[in-house]
Amino acid sequence: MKLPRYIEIAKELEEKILNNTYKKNERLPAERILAEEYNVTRVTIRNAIEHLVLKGFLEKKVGSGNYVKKNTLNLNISEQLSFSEKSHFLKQTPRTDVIEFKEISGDAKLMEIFNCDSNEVFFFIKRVRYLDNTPVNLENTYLPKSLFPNLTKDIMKGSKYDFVEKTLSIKESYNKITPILPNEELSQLFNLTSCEPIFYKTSIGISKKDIPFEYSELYFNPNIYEFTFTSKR
Amino acid sequence: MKLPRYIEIAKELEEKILNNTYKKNERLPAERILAEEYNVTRVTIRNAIEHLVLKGFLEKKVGSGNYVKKNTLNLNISEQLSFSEKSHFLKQTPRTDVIEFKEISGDAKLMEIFNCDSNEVFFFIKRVRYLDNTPVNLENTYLPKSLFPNLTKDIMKGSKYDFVEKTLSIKESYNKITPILPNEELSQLFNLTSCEPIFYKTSIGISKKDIPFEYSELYFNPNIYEFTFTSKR
DNA sequence: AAGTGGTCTAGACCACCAA
DNA sequence: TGGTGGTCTAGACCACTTC
Repeated sequence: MKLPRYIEIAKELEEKILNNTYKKNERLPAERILAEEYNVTRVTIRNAIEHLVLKGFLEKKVGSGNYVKKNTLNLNISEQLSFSEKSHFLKQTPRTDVIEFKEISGDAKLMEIFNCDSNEVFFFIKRVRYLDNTPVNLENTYLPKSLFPNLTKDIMKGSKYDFVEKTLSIKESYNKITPILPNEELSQLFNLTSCEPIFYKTSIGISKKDIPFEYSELYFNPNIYEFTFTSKR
Repeated sequence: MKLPRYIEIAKELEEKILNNTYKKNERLPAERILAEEYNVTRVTIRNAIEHLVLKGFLEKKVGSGNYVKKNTLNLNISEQLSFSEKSHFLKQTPRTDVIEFKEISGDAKLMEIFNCDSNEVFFFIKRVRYLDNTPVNLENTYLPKSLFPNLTKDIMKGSKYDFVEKTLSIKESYNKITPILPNEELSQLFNLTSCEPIFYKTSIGISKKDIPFEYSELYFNPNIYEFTFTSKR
């Protein structure tokens, strides 16, 4: 599995941001300098930097330089960051609790998503993620047992995608965000006082063989997550 | 105001998509072909195409080609498209109603956003946008009178940004999306039956001189807008 | 096997920002 | 004014799909 050079460089730069070699709000070395350092052209460096801008690590300033984004307390729903990556960036301690782990048969919705009949069995896993003991989100995951026969509760205490990628290659996922009113369980978990709506994201994971391998529902704690973005021009 | 060549090319390609020279789901000419047609290198064509992918007009398929995205009925909140652009793409007739147009004095929130005292006067404009007579969103705009002394109700029936850009250059805008429960006015306007939450976006516009020139609030009709995205890898 | 987009080299000139 | 990112040229090889 040979990764493009610009992805490798992006990972090395990310590591240097995480371990504070490049500090918050500081300017990165100029693109021409980095190109020399890594023995590539500026195009390759610019690809790596663009990658990190999309991940929310860097910010560009024309005529000035590329800067390490200052730490935002809130998590941003639109960023494509894994939970553990973000918590490392925020210097907070992550924890995942598996609330429920059971086998279920598919309802109409699952049968449609996974294009299967009613004999298919699914793992249903309900998890809550914490940062420094504050619940940040609640996730329901549905995984077909036929694809992941060896799944256990212990595995789901760790990274779901690390496990999934031992079995198959992920191609992409289809996501949809909807505003919903939290039920009693969510209100209590997130300590919501009034009747305030929250963000809810559904996600269908597709493997490189074009087979759906996952359906998940994610509920965001509105006190932690916000959804902001800056648009230019 | 000389635009980069890739932006010019993106506009020409967009025009060809809108007037059906390149049809829905059809493949665009290969990047090498386009490069020859426009007398530029492939890098420039790729920049133009990337631009149109971000605007939601095109879709890439490795080893196959770049395709015109099929028409989606719903508007997508995450796309950076202007209202008139999107309605043209959807082949629906847009209309803007100015519901309210008045002068107000700033409250604490406006005074903080615009960094001004209580003497500053603002235009408050409430508008509803329609596609084929279906209300798609409701917008409240706050503009400082000192910046736009000549603003009239008639002007606001047209494009807000066309007007603003006659006075100043826009640098960027800060946006935040929140889920809220609609009030009675919104429920009736969007014909919402139950107690369903909707998306609400606030936006602060900043000029190239780093002066805030606009604050706006946008309420989305949940029957029209959806918020979906595909993430790779 | 031919054609496609993905990545990359080795340069160049420009507009913008800071000192 | 010197340095920065933004844009662009004119090529090349690769991995992938199948026009």
